[in-house]
Amino acid sequence: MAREKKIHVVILGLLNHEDLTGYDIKKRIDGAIRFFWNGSFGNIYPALKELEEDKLVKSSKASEGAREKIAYHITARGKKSLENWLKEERACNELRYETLLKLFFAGASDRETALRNIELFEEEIKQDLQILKMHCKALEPIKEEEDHLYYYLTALFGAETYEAYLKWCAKAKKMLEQQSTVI
Amino acid sequence: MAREKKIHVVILGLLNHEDLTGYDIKKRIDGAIRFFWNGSFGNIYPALKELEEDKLVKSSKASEGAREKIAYHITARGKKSLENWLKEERACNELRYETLLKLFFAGASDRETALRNIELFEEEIKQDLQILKMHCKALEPIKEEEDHLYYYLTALFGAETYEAYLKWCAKAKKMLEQQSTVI
DNA sequence: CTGGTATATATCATTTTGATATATCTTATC
DNA sequence: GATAAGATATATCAAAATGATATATACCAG
Repeated sequence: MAREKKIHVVILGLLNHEDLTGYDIKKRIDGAIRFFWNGSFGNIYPALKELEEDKLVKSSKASEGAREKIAYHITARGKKSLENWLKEERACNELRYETLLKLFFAGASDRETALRNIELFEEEIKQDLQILKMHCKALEPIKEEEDHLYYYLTALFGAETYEAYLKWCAKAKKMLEQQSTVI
Repeated sequence: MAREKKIHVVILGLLNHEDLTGYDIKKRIDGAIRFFWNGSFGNIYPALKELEEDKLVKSSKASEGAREKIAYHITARGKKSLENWLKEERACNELRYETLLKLFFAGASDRETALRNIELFEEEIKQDLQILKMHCKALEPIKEEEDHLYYYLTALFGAETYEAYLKWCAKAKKMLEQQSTVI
C-alpha cells in the first residue's frame, strides 16, 4: 500500500455501491458524510487518478454529448482495499472547533464577545440538528434493510451529540451571564 | 492582515497570558487544547517567525547555558489581532471521525467488524473522558477567578459530549447485535 | 434568447500533518 | 562515575488537505 490518503477510502466506500463521477462523489460527501468527513475537488480528482493507477478503480468515459464525464467503478482489488481499511484497528478521530478555541481564549476580550460566540455556535448547531433529525426520521423506518442501519447510526450520532451541544450552550450562557452580573 | 493561519491565533492566545518558547507552546496545546484543536512543531516554529515578522510577537534569547532557547512575548499589536479574531462572527467548526466513516461504509465488511470499531471508539472515549472529568473537577472550584470559567466551560463541553458518545455507543452496539441475530 | 444555476473536470497556492534530524540537559540505574 | 533513557529545544520536509479559481457545457426560467 503505497498511498495513505484518507480521501481514497472515502471514494472507495462510495463507489462500493454505485458508479460515480468525481462531481457525484463531491455531492455525496456534501450530503450526509460532511457531518463527519470532508472532501474537496482539489483532492477528489487527483485521488481518482491515483486509485486508477493502483487499479483500485476503473474509469469509463460516460460523456453525454459534448460535455466530458468520467464515471468510476470499483474493482475487486478496490473492494479488498476498502475491507482492509475497515478491519484496521486504528481510527483517527478529531474535532476542530474554532468556537471552543475562542472560548478558551475569551479572556482576551469581554464577556459579551464570549456570549456572542456561543450564541452563533448555538444557531449553527440548531440548523444542522434539524437536518440530522430529518435524516434520522427518513432512515429509522428502513433501518432493517441493507446498509441503512449504518447510515441511521451515523445520523443518530450526529443528532444525539448536537442535542448535547445545545444543552451545554444553555448551561454555558447561563454561567457567563451569572458571573457578569456578579462582577 | 496578510496571513490567515489558524495556528497564529492559537499561539497569540497562549502568549497572551505568559511568555513561552515554541516547545512550551506545543506542550500547552497537547494539554487541554488538543481536545478541540491541534498544533505541530511543523507549523508552530514557522508561525512564530511569521508572527515576529508581522510584529505581533517579540522574541528574546533565553538560552540556559549551551542550549538555545527562544522565548516569545506578545506585543500590543498581537493583543489587538487576537481580539479582532475573537470578535469575528464566523468560526470553522468541524469534526473528522474516522470511526463514523468506517461505520457509514461498514456494509463492505461484516457486522463483527462494525461492532469492533465501535468498541474501539468506546474505549478511546472512556479514557479521554476520565481526563476531561479531572479537568472539570480541578477547574470547577476556581471557576469564579480570572479566565478559569472559560477553561472550565471547554472542559465541560468535552465531558458532556463524550458522555453522549458513550450513550450512543451502547445504543449502537445493541442495535447491531439485535439485527445480527435476526438475520 | 439570455442570464443564472447546476454539471463537470482540473489546477494551484496555502496550510496542516507527521515524521525525522540534531543537539543538549536531567535523572535514574548499575 | 559511566551510561542509558527520557525530556527539552529548534528546525525542516514530504505528503496531504483546504479553499479558491479557471474553464466549459447543459438546463431552465423569464
